[in-house]
Amino acid sequence: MSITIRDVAKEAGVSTMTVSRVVNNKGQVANETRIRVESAMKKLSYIPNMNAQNLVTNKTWTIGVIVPDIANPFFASLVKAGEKICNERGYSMLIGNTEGDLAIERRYISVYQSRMCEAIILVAPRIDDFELSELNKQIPLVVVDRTVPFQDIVQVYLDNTRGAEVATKHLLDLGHTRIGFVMGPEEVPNSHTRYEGYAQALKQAGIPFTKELVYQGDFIVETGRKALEYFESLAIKPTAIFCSNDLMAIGIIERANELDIKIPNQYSLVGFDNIFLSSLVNPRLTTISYPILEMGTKAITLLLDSLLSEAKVQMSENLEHNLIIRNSTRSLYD
Amino acid sequence: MSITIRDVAKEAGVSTMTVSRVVNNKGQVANETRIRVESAMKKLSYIPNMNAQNLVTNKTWTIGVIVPDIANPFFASLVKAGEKICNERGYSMLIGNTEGDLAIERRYISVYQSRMCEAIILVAPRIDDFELSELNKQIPLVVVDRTVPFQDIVQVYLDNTRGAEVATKHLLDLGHTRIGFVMGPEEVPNSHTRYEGYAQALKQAGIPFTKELVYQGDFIVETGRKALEYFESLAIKPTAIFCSNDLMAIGIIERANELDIKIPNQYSLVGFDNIFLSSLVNPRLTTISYPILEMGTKAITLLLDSLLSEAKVQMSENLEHNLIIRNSTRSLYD
DNA sequence: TTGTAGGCGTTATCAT
DNA sequence: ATGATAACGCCTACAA
Repeated sequence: MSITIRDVAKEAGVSTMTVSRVVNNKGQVANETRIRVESAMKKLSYIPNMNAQNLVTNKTWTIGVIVPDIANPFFASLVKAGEKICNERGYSMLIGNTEGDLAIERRYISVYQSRMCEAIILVAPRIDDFELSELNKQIPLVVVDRTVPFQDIVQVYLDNTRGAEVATKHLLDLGHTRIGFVMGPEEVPNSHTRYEGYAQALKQAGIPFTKELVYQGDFIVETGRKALEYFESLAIKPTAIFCSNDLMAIGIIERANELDIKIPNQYSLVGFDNIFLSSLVNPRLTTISYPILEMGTKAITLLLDSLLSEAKVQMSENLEHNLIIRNSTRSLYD
Repeated sequence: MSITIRDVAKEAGVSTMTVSRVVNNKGQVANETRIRVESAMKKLSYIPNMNAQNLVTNKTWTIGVIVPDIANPFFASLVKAGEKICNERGYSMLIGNTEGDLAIERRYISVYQSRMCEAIILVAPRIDDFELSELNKQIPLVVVDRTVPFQDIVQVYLDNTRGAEVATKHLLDLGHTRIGFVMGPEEVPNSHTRYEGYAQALKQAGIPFTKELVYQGDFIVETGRKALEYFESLAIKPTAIFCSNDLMAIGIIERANELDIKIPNQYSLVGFDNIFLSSLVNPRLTTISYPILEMGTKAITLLLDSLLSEAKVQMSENLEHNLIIRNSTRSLYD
């Protein structure tokens, strides 16, 4: 069917090994021979079968990346950053979209193992710690955007609790005491870490926790819209809202604009993640920067380095966040 | 090193062929034997090497996707839609990010050929028609978001000229006669098709074309900001602006908000693409919907169907656009 | 500098 | 129902 190394060898009048040496630029080949081989390759439009190469060299130059939603700008940035490093180092990237579905997460992992990926970059908040640990014994894993209590798993994450604390504190500093909180999905660990940060900040400020100020969300825009309606329905409304992620905060802004509710006048609003969009909405969103690009870069760099050095680098990265103050918050003291 | 089919065969006391039959659920295997093999597989944590399978079956279950920028919501949607279909049909997806760089586009194509991808979904506005045609002889191609004058290339696109015409006409209908145009990059065909739509609509309305109303852009947010400054600097400013894509229109909105220029009061604004963001900015952007999700779905569906049927489906899809009227345009007649 | 033999992990084909 | 053998396209190790 397709042109193989044998066809080229025959055409050039040499052995397959000589062709192989030319293809891989490895070992000694007489200049004259090389030229003959190269012209044969060109003439036949020879394309080496990387699958066959992989099989014999036991190296696939392939990394698998599994994320909940590529269209989500947050993960898209991560993927892009990772892809860049892969490309620079000669790796190709397989991508799997899980929709946050545990079964799909598992399936991709198994497929990528079967495809002999050299490693898997995994953003899968729902798989349980132990399962990840077992998996990591079979294939190098980089766990992104969550922590796993096992030293031998490479992980890249951010101190979400601290970030949420900083966000809440910012609102407290502006004089707000009645602060609504929009939470992420129950099953996602980061929902809880962010919640803890919120609760901690309140506690430190000596403000009693009020259950009705917490709205259970799920990280999507639509939920932000509903959250605002919920807060509007309260007898005593909050003066500020801390949203577990930017996407929901944007939902709030969107709905507020529709209802002619002024932000930051009626509600001061803080998000989390600093996605691309957050600086484009009106008002521009005050938020906690989440260095997702750096996470992607770090994840792959850590990984490829550790693959290369054989010396399983037992490193985890805890990246820095920053409060980015824009126009969605205002002081009550003014 | 790793567990092979031979290890399993030995453990179960059968031949490799029997194991293979169990793995692929193909051919006849006695129930008792099957159970023995399955428990051996489980005991050894056997994972079939798909690379080896690919080699012998001459089928890789792999599709390559090449886009200019995965983090751009436009392409991210496309990728996501495509990935979904791939996944449903048992294919895996390799992804390559080109940054619109011709050299990188070419490199990915060659790598994906070498990896024996069964097809390549290509969003590469810069590669020339003839090169694509040659390539398509070697590997099935689906060309997305551009047209190529060759019947045998599967292509999925949209009538950009018509879309731009509709957009411009909308502004004309609102009474605008001095309409600015922000163009896309020179080397991208769709920049020109959209430009033509703009020019055509003006011509039909009997409005003379004015060169100073055309600003040369490049499809990114930052350029929109500059475009607005440019229009502001004109002696006779336009009353409306048609932007070749939403991203640039969002840049205009962003800058207008900063400069306290009211949209749609001072400028009516129309975008193109209807990306996710366009309904989130304030004012919400009037735009031309670009059915990118459908394009992704269509692209892969067309492709896989044609792979399956062997009968190289010579189909191209010209999808429908729609004018989506939001809050960034106003009538001069009010 | 070049070539030969063998094997990577799997399946197709043909026997039994 | 099961197995032996060869082959997929390539490279490693060794020999010439």
